[in-house]
Amino acid sequence: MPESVAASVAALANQVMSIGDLAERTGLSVSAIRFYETKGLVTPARNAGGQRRYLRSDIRRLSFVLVAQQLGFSIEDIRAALASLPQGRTPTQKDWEKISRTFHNQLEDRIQRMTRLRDYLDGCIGCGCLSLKKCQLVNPADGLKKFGPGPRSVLGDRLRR
Amino acid sequence: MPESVAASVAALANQVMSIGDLAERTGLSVSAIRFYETKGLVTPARNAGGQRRYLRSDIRRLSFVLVAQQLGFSIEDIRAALASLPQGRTPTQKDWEKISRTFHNQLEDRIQRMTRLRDYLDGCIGCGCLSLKKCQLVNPADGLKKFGPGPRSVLGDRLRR
DNA sequence: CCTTGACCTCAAGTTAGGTTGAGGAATTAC
DNA sequence: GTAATTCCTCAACCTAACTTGAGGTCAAGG
Repeated sequence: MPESVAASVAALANQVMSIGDLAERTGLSVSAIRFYETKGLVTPARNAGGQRRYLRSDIRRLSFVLVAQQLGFSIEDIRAALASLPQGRTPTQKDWEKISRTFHNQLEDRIQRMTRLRDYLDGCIGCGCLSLKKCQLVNPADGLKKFGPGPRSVLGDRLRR
Repeated sequence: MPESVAASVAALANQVMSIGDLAERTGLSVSAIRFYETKGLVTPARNAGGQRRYLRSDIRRLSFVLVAQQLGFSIEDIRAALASLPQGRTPTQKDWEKISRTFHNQLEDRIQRMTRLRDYLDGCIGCGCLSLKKCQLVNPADGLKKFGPGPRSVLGDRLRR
C-alpha cells in the first residue's frame, strides 16, 4: 500500500493531518505552527518519513492559542494553561472546561481593568484633569509628592516596567 | 544669578523640570523617556547646557502614553493620537477632549471584542465544541471546508498574521 | 573650587513572536 | 518514473519597545 493511500486512510481513521492542512484549518502560517512547537504549545507525532502528523484536536488547541493571543496573553501564559491538557489522548470536555474557567476569569479581570481605565479617562476629561487646569488646584501638593496622581493609581503596582 | 537659582525660579514660574524629575513623576525610567522622544511622543526644550527641560503638561502626556500602552495601543498609535495635540503650547481641555473621544471609542471596541470572545468561549464550552465531541456531528462537512469554524469567525478578518 | 550625582550621545544588547532562506528529503500528481 | 509540491532543519533576520554600557559633560552642595 503506497504512502498516499496509507496517509488517506490514516487521515480518515485516526484523524491525523500534515502541518499544511493544520495551517489551512487554523489560519496560522506553517512557520508559526513550527514555532509554537518549539515553545511547547503542540507536540505532534511524526510519520515514517519524519513529517509532522497532527491530531484533529490540535485544531482546537491552536485555535485556543489564537484566541488567547488576541486577548493579550503571552505564549508562556498559554503554554501554562495548555499544560493542564493531556498530551497523549484527545482532551475531554472536562479538560477544556477546567482550562476555560481559568481563562474566563483572567479575561474578566482584563475587561474590568479596561473598563476601569476607560472610566478613569472619562473622569479626567470630565474634571479637566488632563488639561491641567483644575488638577493643580485640586492637588496643590503635587510637586512634593513622591507618587503623584496619574495612571499609576489606576495601573496598580505596575511601575518601572 | 547662578544656574541653580535660575532653574528653581524657572521651575516654579515656567513649570519646567529635568528628565529625572519627570521620570519620578510618571513612574517611567529615564531611558524610556528618552526613547519616547526618539519616537516623537515628547519634544522637550533644552537648557543652555543641552539638558532636557520638560513642561508640567508633559506629565500628562506621558501618563497618557502609559495608559494607552496598558490598553494595548502601540507607540505608533499613540504618536498619531498625540499628534493632534499642540507642540508649542500647553494643551487645552478641548485638545484633550478630542483625543480622548477617539481613544474612548477604540477602547469600547476592544472591550466589546473581548466580551464577544469570552462569550464565544463560554458557548463552546457549553456545547462541548472544544472537546470535539459534538462539533464533528454538528459540522460534518468540516473536512471539506476551506474555512472551517473556530476562532476566525470570531476574530474577523485577521488571518495569516 | 571641586567632587559627586545627574545628564548627554551613540552603539549594542534583550525579549517576544515570528518570518525568511538555504540546502536537502519526502510526498503527490501526472 | 519523474516533476512539482510539501516538508524537514537550522541559522539568520525582523519589529517593537526598551535597557545597558562606554566615554564624556553639566550642575548643585560644601
